[in-house]
Amino acid sequence: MPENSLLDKNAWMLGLTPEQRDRVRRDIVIKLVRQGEYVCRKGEAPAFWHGVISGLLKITNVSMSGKEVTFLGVPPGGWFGEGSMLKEHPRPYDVVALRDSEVAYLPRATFTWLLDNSISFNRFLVNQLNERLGQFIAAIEYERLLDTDAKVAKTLAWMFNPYLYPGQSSILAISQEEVGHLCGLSRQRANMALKALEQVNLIRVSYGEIEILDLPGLKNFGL
DNA sequence: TCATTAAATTGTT
DNA sequence: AACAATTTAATGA
Repeated sequence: MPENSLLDKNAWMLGLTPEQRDRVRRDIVIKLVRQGEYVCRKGEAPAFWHGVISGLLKITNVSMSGKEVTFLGVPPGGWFGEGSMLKEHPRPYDVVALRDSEVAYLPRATFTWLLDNSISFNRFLVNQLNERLGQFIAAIEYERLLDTDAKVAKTLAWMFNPYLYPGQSSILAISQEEVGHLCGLSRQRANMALKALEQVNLIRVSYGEIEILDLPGLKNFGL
């Protein structure tokens, strides 16, 4: 992995020593995952910590009746799977590419080594876990308190969390059906919500993509 | 490069 | 949920 690649733009890389960065570049593998392909599957023994370099992934599960639930969309700059690295258990979810995506695979041994040797890496992980916990708590609150349009607004804003996903472009390539999965809505309802948000100039929707026009506005919508 | 066709996505009932 | 309309991507002249 060459120097100054997209990889080096990640916040946790900046805090490492040059030697640590070298080892990460040496050990990490970047794979092109085509749309619809799995990055990892539920039940596997997790061997890697994953990062999204480009594209978009979803963390998802399918119930026995075939209903799909998406827990989280992961845009470029996002890293996930630290829970599986810290605990010894099978991966509890599927990860699928929503678009052709470049995905980084950091081996468990390297992850553990960083954990043992880099204070700043630990700080990054603690912050990330804290951010995610806050998001999931908020998600449960919204689920109970907010109307449907507001849920969609929150979910979109959440995909642009500047701490978890820094330096992202404001255009999200995602179908309205996937927005529905992400929000726990039907495609039709997601479509209506997106139109409503477009009406008030918070987003712009076009074929297969959504542009964020007003992130603070999205966060506060319906409150 | 342009026209035709297929596939994906969106709109409507 | 099913169907129609629209947009994009792929194919071949």
